Amino acid sequence: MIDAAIALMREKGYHHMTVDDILEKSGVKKSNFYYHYESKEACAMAAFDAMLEKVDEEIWQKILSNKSLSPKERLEQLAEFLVKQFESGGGKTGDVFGNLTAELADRHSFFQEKLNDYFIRYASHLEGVIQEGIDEDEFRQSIIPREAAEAILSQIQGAYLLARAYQDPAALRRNLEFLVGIISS
Amino acid sequence: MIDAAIALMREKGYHHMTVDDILEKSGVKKSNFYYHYESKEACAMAAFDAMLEKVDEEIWQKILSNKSLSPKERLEQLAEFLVKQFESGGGKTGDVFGNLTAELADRHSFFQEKLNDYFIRYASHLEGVIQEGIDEDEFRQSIIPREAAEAILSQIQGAYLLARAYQDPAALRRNLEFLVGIISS
Amino acid sequence: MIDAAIALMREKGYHHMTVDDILEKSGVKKSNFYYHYESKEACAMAAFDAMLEKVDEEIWQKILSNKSLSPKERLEQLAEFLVKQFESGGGKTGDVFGNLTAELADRHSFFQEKLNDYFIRYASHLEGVIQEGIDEDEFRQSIIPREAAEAILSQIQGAYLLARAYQDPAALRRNLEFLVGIISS
Amino acid sequence: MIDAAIALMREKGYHHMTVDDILEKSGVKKSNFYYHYESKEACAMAAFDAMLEKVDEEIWQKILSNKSLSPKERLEQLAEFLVKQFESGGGKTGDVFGNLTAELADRHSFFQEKLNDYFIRYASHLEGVIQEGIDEDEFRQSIIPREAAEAILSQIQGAYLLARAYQDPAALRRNLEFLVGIISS
DNA sequence: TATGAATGAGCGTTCATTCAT
DNA sequence: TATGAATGAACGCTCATTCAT
Repeated sequence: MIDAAIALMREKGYHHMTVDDILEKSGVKKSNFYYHYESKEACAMAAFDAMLEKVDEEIWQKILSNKSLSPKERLEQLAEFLVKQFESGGGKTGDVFGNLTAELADRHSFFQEKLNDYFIRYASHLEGVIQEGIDEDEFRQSIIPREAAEAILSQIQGAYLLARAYQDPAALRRNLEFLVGIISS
Repeated sequence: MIDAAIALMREKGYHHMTVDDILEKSGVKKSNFYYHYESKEACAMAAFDAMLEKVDEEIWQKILSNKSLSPKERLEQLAEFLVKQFESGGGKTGDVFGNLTAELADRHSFFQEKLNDYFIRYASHLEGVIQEGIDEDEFRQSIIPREAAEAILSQIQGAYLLARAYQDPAALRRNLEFLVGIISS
Repeated sequence: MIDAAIALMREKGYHHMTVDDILEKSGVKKSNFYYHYESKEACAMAAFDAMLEKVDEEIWQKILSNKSLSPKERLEQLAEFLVKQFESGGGKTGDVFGNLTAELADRHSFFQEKLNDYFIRYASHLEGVIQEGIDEDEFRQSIIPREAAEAILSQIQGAYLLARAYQDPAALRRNLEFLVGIISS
Repeated sequence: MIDAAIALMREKGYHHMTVDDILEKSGVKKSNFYYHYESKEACAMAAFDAMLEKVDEEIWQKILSNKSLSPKERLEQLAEFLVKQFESGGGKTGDVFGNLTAELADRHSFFQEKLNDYFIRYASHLEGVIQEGIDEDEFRQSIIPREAAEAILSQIQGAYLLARAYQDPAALRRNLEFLVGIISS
């Protein structure tokens, strides 16, 4: 049910995903859906939280906190991961959080807060990596970690968007690599 | 009628904008709407084209092709313009083209083609500016204009997204300035 | 709901019957209608099938296969039945299947196939009766059962049409009896 | 304009023909249409009258009153004419008057009267032919001209209907010939 | 927990007709 | 005569949600 909602939000976004879609994908009947979730919104929120956990584990922990890789290698692996994720969706869906921001940022306070929080935490993880990279002399001494982290984060979001517009994963990789390259010493 | 559609697409995106919204905002009656446009889709397309022309004039011509400014100054003025535009919408709507990409990129071939085309042209204009900047030694010799142009473009899109997530125009300005700063010599 | 659709198709035909008509007649609300039938078309199809079953039972079984009557008597009773049916509708509606043929024969493949099938089966039942009638010397030896069956069938359809044009059940009876009379030995 | 209406009523019937259809086919603009005809109905009426005149000329005069042919030959030629007419429409449209009867007989008093009148006059012409045929011993002495005329007329209408249901002009010919054959001496 | 059936509000679209010029 | 623009009333359909069991 939550899995169905996650897949559908990736595919269609929030508004375009209908309760019937979730029902069909999960095999649950409508009235039972409303027994478990008080609304479509509530279900989407639960799905959102589940997606957050996944990012936390798959990206923030497994990649960005992977001490066996150098800071720069971690960013490169992140890029690799994002490209693969994009390709696995057929170059179709882009980044859920970015899409949800575009769709809901100023219309829905729950998502708005959650998204705000998500990006702040994402940036913090990146900031840590960059700070390490500066310390280890992989990145230029002149850059300010917090700024670079945010820049990389927005670069990621924008690159996803362009890749969708171009329907081309290569555009995603190119744009992700550019910034990493330019902040490297 | 087109003005109403433009405002509404900025505000709500394509699907969330209803024909009744356009009607109310423009004072036109429903059957008259369908006398002028054969569908909501057709009206949105016309609105899209009108928005494109505006960007062409206000950004590509007036700013990026403004020979009285140095290349770097033009990028700075572009940043200023985008921040102002963001603020004038109450930090609510972000960039229409980015939002439409998120909403429609893989679901609507007309918009898909138009958006693809839009970003390509945008990138070309930026590329020209960057090339000039390299020639005039404002930007580092080592960067490749096409790559930097695309990176700036995706930075713009991502920065808009983050600014919406944060509801903070400052985030937009920060992220826009970062890249310009880092490619400068 | 199906009953309402049947009555309305008799009264108004397919296109002129609106979903709201069905709703009003059946007391069902619109959204519930679409819970039970995926479209107006689907509902009309179900109604069509129900009408077919009725004809099968009331005419093909009860009258044309009634072994306690002689073949000629069966045709006479058929005529009587059709006249009564016509009169019970106030001489207004004629034969649904004929009307639907006029309305939809070349515009709607479902009905087209169903109607084709209906007339073929109707003709087959008539053919059986006529064959029996020839064997029992009630009908002329010289007629060919299949031909006569189709002729009677088209006579029925045409007679209904004329009766509607004249608003006169007597015309229906007259025309139905003529052919039976003339094929009798 | 009337020609367009005639073609469209043949093709689609009265309700399914829209004013815009007429406009497109005739090149006339909408407001000018309403300058010439006070309503769609009025235009359809004029078209109906024009069609009547055509039948009068092509069938009642040229065929049924053709003194150079024997009565039976005239009926045979009528059958031939009807089959050709059916085929020229791709076996699609059937007989306009029959279709209009099915569509409008009890819903529209103008057409209702006109159609009533049409069939009565048609039957009268047929009656004359049959009377002649009886006199000249081509048809059986025992038949009553008025009855046979009406029977032939309803046979024509029904045969058209079946031919549409079967999408087969051969069915039309078969059924038309049957009655002529059986009333022949 | 689970189900079938119901509901109100809304959506995009069509159509015959009218109005101002 | 002719035109572009406007209008009200429907129409087929969707969607999130609720109710009775």
